[in-house]
Amino acid sequence: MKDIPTKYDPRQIEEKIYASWSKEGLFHVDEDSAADPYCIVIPPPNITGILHMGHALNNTIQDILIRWKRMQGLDVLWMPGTDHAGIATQNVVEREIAGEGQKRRELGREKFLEKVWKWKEEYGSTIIHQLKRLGCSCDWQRTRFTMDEGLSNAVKEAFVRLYEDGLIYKGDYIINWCPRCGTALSDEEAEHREVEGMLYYIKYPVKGKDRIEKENEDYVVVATTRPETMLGDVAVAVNPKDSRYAHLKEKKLILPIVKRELRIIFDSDVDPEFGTGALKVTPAHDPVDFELGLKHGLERVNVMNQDGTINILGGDYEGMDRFECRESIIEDLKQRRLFIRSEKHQHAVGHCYRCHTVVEPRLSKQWFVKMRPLAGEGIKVVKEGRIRFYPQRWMKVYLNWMENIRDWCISRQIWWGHRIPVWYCRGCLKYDNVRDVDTTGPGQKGVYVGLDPPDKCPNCGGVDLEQDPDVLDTWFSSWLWPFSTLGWPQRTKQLEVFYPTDALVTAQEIIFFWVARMIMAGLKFRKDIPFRDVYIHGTVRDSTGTKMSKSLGNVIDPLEVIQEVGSDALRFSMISITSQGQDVFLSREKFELGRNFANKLWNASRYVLMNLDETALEGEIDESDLTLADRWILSCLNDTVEKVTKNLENYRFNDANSALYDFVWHKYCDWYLEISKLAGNRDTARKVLVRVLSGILRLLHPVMPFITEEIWQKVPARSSEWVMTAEWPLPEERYTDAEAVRDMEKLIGIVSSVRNARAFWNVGQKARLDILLSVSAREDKKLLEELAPHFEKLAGCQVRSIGEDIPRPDQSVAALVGKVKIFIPLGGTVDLEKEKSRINKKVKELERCLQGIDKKLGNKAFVKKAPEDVVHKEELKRDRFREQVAALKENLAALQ
RNA sequence: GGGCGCGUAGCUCAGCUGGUUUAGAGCGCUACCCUUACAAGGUAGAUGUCACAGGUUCGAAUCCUGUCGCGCCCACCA
Repeated sequence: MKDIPTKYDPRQIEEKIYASWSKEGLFHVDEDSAADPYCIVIPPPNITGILHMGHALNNTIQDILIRWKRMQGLDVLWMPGTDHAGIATQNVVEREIAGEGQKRRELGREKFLEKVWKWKEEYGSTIIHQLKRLGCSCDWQRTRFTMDEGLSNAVKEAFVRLYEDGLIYKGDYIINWCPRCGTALSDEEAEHREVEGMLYYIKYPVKGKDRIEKENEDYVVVATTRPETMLGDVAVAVNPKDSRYAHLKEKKLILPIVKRELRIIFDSDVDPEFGTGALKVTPAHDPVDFELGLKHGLERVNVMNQDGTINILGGDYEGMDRFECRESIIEDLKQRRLFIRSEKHQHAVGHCYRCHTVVEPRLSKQWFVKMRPLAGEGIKVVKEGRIRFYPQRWMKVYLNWMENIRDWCISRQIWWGHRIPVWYCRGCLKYDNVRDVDTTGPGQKGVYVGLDPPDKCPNCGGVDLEQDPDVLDTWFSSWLWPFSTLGWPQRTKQLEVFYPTDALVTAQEIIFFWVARMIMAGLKFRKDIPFRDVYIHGTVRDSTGTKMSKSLGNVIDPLEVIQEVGSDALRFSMISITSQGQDVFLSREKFELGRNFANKLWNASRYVLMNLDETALEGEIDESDLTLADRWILSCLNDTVEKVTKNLENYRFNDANSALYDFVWHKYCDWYLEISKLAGNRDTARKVLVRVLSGILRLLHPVMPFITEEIWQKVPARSSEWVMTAEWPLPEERYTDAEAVRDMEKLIGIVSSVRNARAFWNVGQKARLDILLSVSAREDKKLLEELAPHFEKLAGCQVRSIGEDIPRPDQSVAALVGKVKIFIPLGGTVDLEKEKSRINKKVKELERCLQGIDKKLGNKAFVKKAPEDVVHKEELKRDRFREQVAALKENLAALQ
């Protein structure tokens, strides 16, 4: 007899259990003795984050894989860590010091960074604690942070190697600029959103015309969504085939307000259909225009400051914010009668992914990585199947991006991050602002690229050296994560043992940011793939389908849910409602599923363990003493073990869950436990109860780690101290028993139909019924005689007689289960005619199917051409159908 | 402009390498039950032209084509 609290209270259990695992050192794996390694690296949450449902889903999946593999006996490493999130963290700390009346620039770089580190020490591991509440079995001793010394060395190493290979350069290009954060962003960091904007039509006068009356003669109309950029216009482009503008060759235009002379260029990239077919060209503020500028040798006039205000080149507009300037310019154009009209215009506008400010395409000198040379291998390994995506469709998305990859802007004009390991020599280079130095590649005099600061200039020996002020994109450290966390660039044992890792679990949003780049980095720096399987799970959305986000206030806080229903219930619920890769629409009620299931498991276990006599459990199960129900449940357990394992192998977590749910609830609890109550004190039954419970606990452990451990600790004679390290169940061949499954179906069928009749005919629960069972086969008779006592208890009925072909009594209800006819004298009657016609219909249908298959198999061409296993499958199908037809016909005969 | 996903019971979704599952689950609903593990429970029950239209097939929720509706991602139409 074990003492188990009546109420299931996850709060009492979860922290206690986690602490005891921790104390035992169960999360740790030693690389020196890891014979059979399995490794997952965590997608590092950023230090400003708190646990949200996306994390909860992501980490539950990883923990399932890790716990499952651990139980299978592999030496598992789940590598945890966090990401410094350059821009986000800097913003957070800036906001914080603003509360104290301080400003970043006033504080200065060094002091500010001290503040950031302090902030990191204080709050940076919040999310790690939250992951522990979720139950994550990471090897916390190894926790890494992207700004750690080791990982910083990896970043420098990677930069230097790429530079030396000519894959890194610095130059002037149009990049996405966030005026609020004051930094460049990569293309991936600019989120495009459909915005209702305006398209403005403006007259650009032709040079030498005094009047502006006739369109295309006196003036040309251009259409633009960003009129403020006209301050930087240097040309107007039209399509050479556009006859409207053919006469303008040799002519010039005058830029309104600014009065600059504009060339007219002819370029086939201009779409004559859009707007007026005349495109104003601003090479410093638009990527397309930039390209045109390169092609036609145009000047670049940058009219904007870093904060999005107009600079001195903007003349009277200097100092205005870009949107303010837009209004102002429109006003001025109206006054000069150069403004024609504006119309509503839907278009995609980039927004900063950290602060959601509208991104400004802006000419700027930045560092870039040449991606094309890196992408080739990355494409190859996926096409060859060395890296597999689950679900497969993401492979296409990945390949499409990789095949159209563009260079990666990696410099950021912020302070929190890895400083670019480049030093410039003032002696060799003439510059006022270090930002102005172009970097062409290895061997350039006065530019030193290395792991450590140089003492003096290797070229001239001068000591007036200045480090590049910029830091690197956070993702420049993240893309090294699978090997930098294992010690790279040093040759470590852990790297040797655990790289390549086995699986990567992440969300779809991060494929380009992270997954693709990790693959390229792995291949470049390690000459090997970083992981074999990539599992992409869905995005967590609210019940209306909107992505959950803090700013929208539609989040469900996982910690609150854990507080209410427990981590196990949260995990079970999340996994149940997530089918492979499909987005998850979440609402609070969804967690009831897991809560109810945990409660059911708790109570069933309580029942089983309460009634145990420990001494009775000694020794193996006496197989000769097994009843039908015993054989049935053991066979079902085997089946469940197979299903769960297979589904986990295929990353079909929800299918694994539902197999477990069905087995535990609808087989073990609904039938086996109930029957076990009737059987009296049988030691064999007790052994089976515990054996199956043990299987259930182990199968459920990956998804519900806490409750299974808590119960496991109360199971006498358990196979290992912790369920966490217990052996993953294997099907036991000798217990697979198709006959037991068939016979049990009869029992269930008969009991159900009696209950059904009772409910249908409104016979009270208490009233005892008599039933007669008419069988046509002798073995059924024997079986039913054995089971007769069960009917009494399970269905509240007395079996009056069992015999071959008993005639149906008058005034009786009849039902059919398999070949067994059930008569219940109730005073009412129900016909079997309906049943007969149903079976007849079914038989006909099956016979038609059989004809089809026979035809197919009789077709020599098909048999010859089709692969062997397809033919075999058809044959199996045919046999199955034949059996079914035979069985149905027997049923029919039994009804006559 | 390309690509992808989704339209199945009142709700949320599984199922989709074609045939047994008489189309399932959870929630909700109806009736009856505190039967000594569980009312976060038990037993029984109702509800579906599997978006629409064609096609392939002996057979389609499942494969193909098209249409409609919803959603997402990518893209330099200013």
